[in-house]
Amino acid sequence: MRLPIYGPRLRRVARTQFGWPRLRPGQFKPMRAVLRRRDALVVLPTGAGKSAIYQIPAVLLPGPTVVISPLLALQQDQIAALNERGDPRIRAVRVSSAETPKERREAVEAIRRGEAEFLFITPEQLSDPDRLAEVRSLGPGLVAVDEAHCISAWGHDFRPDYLALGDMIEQLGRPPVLALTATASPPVREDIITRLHLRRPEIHVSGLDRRNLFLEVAYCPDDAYRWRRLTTMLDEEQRPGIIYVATRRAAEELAERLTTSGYPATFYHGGMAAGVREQRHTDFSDDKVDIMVATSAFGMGIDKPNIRWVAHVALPGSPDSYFQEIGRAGRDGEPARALLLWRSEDEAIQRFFQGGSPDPGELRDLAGALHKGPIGKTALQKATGLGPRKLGQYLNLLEQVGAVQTVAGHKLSVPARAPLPAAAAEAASSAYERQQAVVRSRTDMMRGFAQSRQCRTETLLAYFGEDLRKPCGHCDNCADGIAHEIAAAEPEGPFPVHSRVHHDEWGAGMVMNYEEDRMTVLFDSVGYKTLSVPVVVQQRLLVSE
DNA sequence: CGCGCTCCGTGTACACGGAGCGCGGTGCTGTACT
Repeated sequence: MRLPIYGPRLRRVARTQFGWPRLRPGQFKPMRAVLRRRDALVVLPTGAGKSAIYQIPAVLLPGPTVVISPLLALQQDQIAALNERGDPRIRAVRVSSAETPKERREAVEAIRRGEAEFLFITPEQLSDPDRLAEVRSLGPGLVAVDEAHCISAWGHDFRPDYLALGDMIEQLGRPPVLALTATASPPVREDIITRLHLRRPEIHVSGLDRRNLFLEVAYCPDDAYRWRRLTTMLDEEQRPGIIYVATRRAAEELAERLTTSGYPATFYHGGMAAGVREQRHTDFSDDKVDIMVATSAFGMGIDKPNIRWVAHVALPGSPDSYFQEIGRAGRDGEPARALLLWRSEDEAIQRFFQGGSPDPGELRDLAGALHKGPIGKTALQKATGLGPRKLGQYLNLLEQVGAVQTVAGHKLSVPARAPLPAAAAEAASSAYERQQAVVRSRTDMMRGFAQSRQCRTETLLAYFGEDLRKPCGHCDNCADGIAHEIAAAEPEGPFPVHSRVHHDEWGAGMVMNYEEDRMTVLFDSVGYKTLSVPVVVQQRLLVSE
């Protein structure tokens, strides 16, 4: 039997239809997976050509491609890029709240008539059963989930429709699914695979070590010192650059202070009017603004090659966010700098953002109200007095413990062998606690990264499950020589990196990293834990699995 | 969890310390109204 050869076909499409002379590293294998109709999860830095991974195979596969993407502004840019070439074989359309009902109908019809290939859509749109049926009727040949880390980062509370994507895709006829993201640590990958119901996915991770990025961390006991470190960097470095802060107010105040101190800066956050946000984004892209002070809202969709530095005047909530944010610097391959200026007080705001525990009484009332169902979400809000956000979060939790199911499209009801309300509430609470343990452990790892004397890249990559093997040479600890001293003095750990271990209380896990006399283990149920190696050895806390 | 604001009390007014309290990120959506 002759195996199909994919390379030449993929390269031909890249060249003739997209105008790309060659495939880039990290693109070929996931494209081949798609053509073989395998599910795949791809972790590749932004700017490395992630979109091409679904766009090129899409042309070769029968049926249109559904692109699930989180932000309308991001969709807009991608659609414009595709339509720029005026080729109907790669034309893109969209169905969203930004289109009128007539425009939405036309978009769907264009796909149906074969006049467009890509349908861009949000999870919220697909959560409407009529819309889902409409998209299903188009017979999609591929589903691409862009910025797939949103499933994990936003699905659990902020945008609950993200968690239902797996079910929605099944109802679309279950074509192959390609999940794409720039960052995904092992727990996030696991979450993406589970929630999207990926089937034996190929996992492709590449490009995590950004060699042109110099990583640097400074602990700042007070704000005066932090200001000095920041302005020193501004005096030394070229622009443009981005400064990340934790709150909207901090963004406005810091931009103001910088401007009055002779560093003209502007700010960006989610509380601004859409028009102003768009304008500032454009100004930054066009080099009209040098210094952008922003919250995490300034992120996805920024594909600017010449950002020379990213500074954090804050402690990010997780290494995942940190990596995502510093990854915006130096996409042109020229030297760039990532400077983290943190205070221990910064951790408080992150703990707050992680949210408190769900109210057991509210959960029980909700589980009870469902027994009067089938009932819609609006009616449930009235019956329980819960806001839409909390309701969505609670329903997701109850769904996980088998206490709620969707029937007849919109309505919710209680499945046959569902637990009673009190038991359901309790099970949902402990499901939440398990998830929160993992979330909290990531904030612990972020602080661990900030305090590390090991090579920064090694620490960061170890968190993502990669082994760098030797210090990177492009971080502060390497430059100081500390990283090398530590690497040289480090004794052989009692368990190999990436080996499976078991702990009496925390269950099964994987050894991720050794640093000085500590080791990091990623436990399946409680997340990352740092343990003292001598204590582990003396008290036999871990055994090989 | 920690910030920064307001209020309170201090015999007056002043300036100031302490207590109390609200606030804090990320975006989609449909609908009502101009």
